[in-house]
Amino acid sequence: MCAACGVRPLSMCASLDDAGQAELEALLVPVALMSGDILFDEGATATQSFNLTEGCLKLYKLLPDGRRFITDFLYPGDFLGLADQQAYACTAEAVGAARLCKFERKALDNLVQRHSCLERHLLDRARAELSDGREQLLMLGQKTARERVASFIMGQSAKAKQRNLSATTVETPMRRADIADHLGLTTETVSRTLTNLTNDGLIGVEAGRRIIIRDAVTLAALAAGHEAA
Amino acid sequence: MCAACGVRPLSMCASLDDAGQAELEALLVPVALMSGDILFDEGATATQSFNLTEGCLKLYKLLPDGRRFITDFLYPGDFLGLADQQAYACTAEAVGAARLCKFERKALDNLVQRHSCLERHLLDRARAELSDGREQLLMLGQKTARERVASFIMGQSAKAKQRNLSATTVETPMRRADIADHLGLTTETVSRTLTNLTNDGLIGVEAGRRIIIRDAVTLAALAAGHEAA
DNA sequence: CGGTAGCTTGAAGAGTATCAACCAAGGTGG
DNA sequence: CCACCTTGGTTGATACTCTTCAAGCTACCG
Repeated sequence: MCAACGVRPLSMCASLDDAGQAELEALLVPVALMSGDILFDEGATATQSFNLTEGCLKLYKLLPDGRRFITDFLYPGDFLGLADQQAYACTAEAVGAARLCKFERKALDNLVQRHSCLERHLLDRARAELSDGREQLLMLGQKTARERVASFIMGQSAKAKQRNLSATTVETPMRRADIADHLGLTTETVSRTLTNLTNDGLIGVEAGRRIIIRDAVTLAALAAGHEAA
Repeated sequence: MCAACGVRPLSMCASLDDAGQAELEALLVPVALMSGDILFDEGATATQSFNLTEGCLKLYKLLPDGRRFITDFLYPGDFLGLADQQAYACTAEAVGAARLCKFERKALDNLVQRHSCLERHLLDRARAELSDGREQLLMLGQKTARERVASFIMGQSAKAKQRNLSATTVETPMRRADIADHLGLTTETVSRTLTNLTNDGLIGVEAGRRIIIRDAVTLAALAAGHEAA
């Protein structure tokens, strides 16, 4: 069953040999989520790790008065649990229907220690996530609403490309409110900015959730902070 | 010489046994920086890693038009190189005079692979940095200027405490402009906010760079996002 | 068909940025 | 030793981006 898994080449599983693969498969418990289901809450004891195989999750943190920030959207092949030591750093919620592989952390940690290739893979992932995080900080700290939305679209496009999907027609399963809470904006500002980008011919929006990149060069320049539109 | 190092208990070195320690010491090259010296530039090939032993560094990213975001301030005991894979993710610049231990990455990676305790230590650090990064994203995405400054002060206080310094009298070696670029604000806003917090009796400011925490409870509540002042 | 959820659009308002002085401290050179 | 200049910090007035509040629109579902 793992052998037939579509996300295997994208995930940590690919770094294991056949024997390790079999061990990993023995530890795995499949999980299915419906839209809006919470996988775990921020602050809960982090006893499990996960591999997303299908669908989309959002990770978020809340402030006491309800303000929310979505730190990341996860797609098939992504691993959950790197940032979490004792407690989960974020709440994980399904954006649509989703499927995951669940691992008990103790068992997985044990496996990781016996397979240095896995440990290296996880460290590499951690490095990549740290690097991405820095980029996100730059965005939130210095970029304008227009640049943030452009960055978001280019980022989603890059993630889609990784999964062998179209890089120019980007399906965004999340709502405007989710995008807003991920960019540090409001739904209204996201909506307005998307219409502005559309009017400027940089993108097209279909059925609300599908974004077509029409001028990738200009959009990328905008995302990179070259203020010219 | 490592045996007498003041930051040893704070750094990765502490996780090694005596033999490993000796190996590490053989790889180490000491580096001294003056205020404003650049240790490495964002985008440069990441051939070396560092351990900060004295002073303070700032890590930052730039946008093409000069906008800057300081992702982090580093203090003695901190390790540089976790987020960097092929290239350095940020530029590293000395805030004041500083001293570091320099390691060639190839040699260090080799050592790490032979000492699983080191590998675990680095993975743990990466986890902690990821977790901190999420917190920072929440701050930049959702918090007000007042909350951001409060968060900054509490964060600096916590770091000082880790180094066995006073948690209530916080020495901030960086300039207002640096704080501003770290919080996604301007120097003027930082300055105004500090005077407001002072007038409200939450803090005191001495000689520009020394911040005294007068009401830790209220300040913490503010930092945590309980809007009440 | 009415109801609801999500998205868009409009007008007013708040928070922070920008522009511009001003001040204090420290270093330099005459 | 003092005038001068530079650097960093504070304070004030104004401007602008984004938020807030509010209404309207569309599509989907019972």
